[in-house]
Amino acid sequence: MEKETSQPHIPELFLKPYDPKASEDAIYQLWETSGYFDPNVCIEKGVTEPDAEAFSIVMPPPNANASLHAGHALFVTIEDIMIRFERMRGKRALWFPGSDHAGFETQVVYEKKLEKEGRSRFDLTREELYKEIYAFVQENKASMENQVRSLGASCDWNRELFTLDDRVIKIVYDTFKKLGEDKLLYRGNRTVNWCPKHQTSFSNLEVEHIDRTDKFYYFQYGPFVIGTARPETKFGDKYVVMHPDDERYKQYEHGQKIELEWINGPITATVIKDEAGDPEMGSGVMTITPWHSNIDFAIAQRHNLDYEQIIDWRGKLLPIAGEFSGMNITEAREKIVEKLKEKGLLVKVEEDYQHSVPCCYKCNREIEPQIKEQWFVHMKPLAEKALAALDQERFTFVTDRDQRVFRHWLENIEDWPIARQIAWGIPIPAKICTECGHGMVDLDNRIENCSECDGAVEQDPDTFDTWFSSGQWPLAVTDFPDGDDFKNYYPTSVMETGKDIIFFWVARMIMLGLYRADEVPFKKIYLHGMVRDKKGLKMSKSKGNVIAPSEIQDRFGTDALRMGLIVNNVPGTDMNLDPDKVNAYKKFANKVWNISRFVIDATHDMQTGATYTTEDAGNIQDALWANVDAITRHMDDDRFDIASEKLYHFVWDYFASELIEESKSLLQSEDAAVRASRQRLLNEYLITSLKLLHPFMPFVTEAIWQELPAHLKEDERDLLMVAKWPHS
RNA sequence: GAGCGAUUAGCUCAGCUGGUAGAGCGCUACAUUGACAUUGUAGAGGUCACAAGUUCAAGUCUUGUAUCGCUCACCA
Repeated sequence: MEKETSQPHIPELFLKPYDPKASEDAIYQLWETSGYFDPNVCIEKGVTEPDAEAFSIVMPPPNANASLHAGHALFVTIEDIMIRFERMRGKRALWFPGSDHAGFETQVVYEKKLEKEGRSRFDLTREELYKEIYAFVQENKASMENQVRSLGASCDWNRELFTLDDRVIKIVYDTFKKLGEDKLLYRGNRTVNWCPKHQTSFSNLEVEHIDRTDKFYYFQYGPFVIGTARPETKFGDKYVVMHPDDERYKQYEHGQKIELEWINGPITATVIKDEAGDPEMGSGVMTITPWHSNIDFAIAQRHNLDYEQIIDWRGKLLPIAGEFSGMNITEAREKIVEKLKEKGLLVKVEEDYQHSVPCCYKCNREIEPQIKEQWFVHMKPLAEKALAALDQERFTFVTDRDQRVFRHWLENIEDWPIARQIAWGIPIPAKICTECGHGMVDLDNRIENCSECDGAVEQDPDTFDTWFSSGQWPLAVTDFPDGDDFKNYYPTSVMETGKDIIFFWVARMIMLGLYRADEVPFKKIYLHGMVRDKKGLKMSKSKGNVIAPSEIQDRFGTDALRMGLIVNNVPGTDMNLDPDKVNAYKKFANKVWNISRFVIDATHDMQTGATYTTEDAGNIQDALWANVDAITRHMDDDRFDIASEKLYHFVWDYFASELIEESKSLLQSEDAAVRASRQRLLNEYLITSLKLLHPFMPFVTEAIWQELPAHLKEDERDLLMVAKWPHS
């Protein structure tokens, strides 16, 4: 108390350490109600020139069903730094927020919830399930948005969009129709990656390959020996394939029939000569199961062979398996081997066969390739446009190693199965013929009869892969094709997102953006790495090492979290989030707080219009502006990791430790000109430091700004968030 | 199987176009009513994975080796 009365020049707030919790919410409200998140308001209020350059970012919409994790905190921080920086530099800065229905992801979450309640998704109709999930998501959406606010995101909430809003659906439907008209859409009867648990197909990207050691069996198949890791698929194998040039088998003719004894009795096998048979592999002979293998399907297509389903959609054997019918495949495997052994057809078993098995990325169960007729998009033409745009540098990567991976993927692109057999998503606007299976795009629900066979039609029960609609997100957000935002902000400036979704999302946005708008959706791609725990381990619930951003914010403050996520975090590399590191920046926030307190006190009797001594004038040039320029340059290069570190040292080691220390004696000088010059210098340093720090630590800097006595911020704006970037 | 990346202080990591190493945390000692104990000062600690090469000079460029990680992939 004694202290307080002895320092009358200092606002009371500064007499205590900085308390983030006490002010963060109010500060955010101040920003949001000011309207400055919207560049049009900035123009109206005269803080931005009407003809200023545009700078825009489309936020990767967080999943509306869950709380934010550390990865969200990272992207919010990086993007907010970019937006605040450019806004302060006078650009028309606009950040589009959104939220994602996250199709399959959310449905899985909801199914788990149902399971806990003793219910199952299969008890509900698709309409019922959709309605339930919709309600569930709406409930969580608001909480997710408030977490984004709490991180300081200066995005324009008036422009927020949900991925199931009408505007999105309209664009997605138009794209679907256009793809059909342009012959880029087809219904293929092809192998898909089928998850027997989730009852849906996946694109290749959603399949995870897990290394495993299994048994590998060799069976006598007539005169041949064949090898397989999956005996349970072998019931229908009636083709035996070998390389045409394999000398060992030259006495067999292509198409030759061979009678042989197999699992459930005698069968007739047909010899197929195909280049796919690898003479080096095992005996050089294989049988094929086209329904349940991509490679076998390709061979079957080449030779026009029959194929038959062996395993049903639930992973159980069909009647073709005879006595094994109805069994689960894993259960059946050993029994089938046992039977073949009894029949004397088991040649040998290798115990340690190492291979990688395709699995569902969600449940890790083995993917069962199945043949299913569904919608595919021809990707080659779309990829070629994207590659051309890359060659012309119409978009660039901040980290060029990502560009190589990106290019490689586009050059080897495969067709995209865009249908998912789940309820939670955008329904595919199409009719399917109940007689011939023909599919017809039908946006207006007008088609009543099959265009091929005139048979009856029914609504396609499937929904779009969530990435199909996400891939058109920048178009939807900017209101393609006629919206003002599309005209003013498309292509957007930067796409900042996790490097784990470069193919899922970034590549598709580019391809679909080019396809619909004939222009890339963004000019620069900044891919951040993953956030891990302090030991570098991936955060997961099972490991118990998940760090919730809100927890860190509570302990250290949002600004400290933001700095902890940014400093030394090199673009594109994974980073470890260590609470001790965040704590260091909590101390830093307090340091800035106390620097301000010192300067306020030291300048309380400052004369306006003081001139610099030659020494102080030199300091401004050589130290202050030199540092500002260096930091600005790093930010221009997207090296926020370096900029923030330099800034930290500039403020602490130079401004506080050197400048303020030497000022203590200078402020006592008998020469009034020296004192006045010093006061002005401290003023300049404080204002400049707060501005530089603001993109990184918006809360504490704005809180200080609001408390600053008027004489320290002459000619400055009411909110730091729209203050002019120094020395530019 | 292919591609990419990493290997620098006890821990987590920076180090751009080559000139005898830096940060945060941690550790040691001392200081302190004076903006700030969320402080200050001083200090210990590294043959920059290994080997060879280019160079007057190499964490920094080249090649190879080892270990680790990530991504992609239809090998029966």
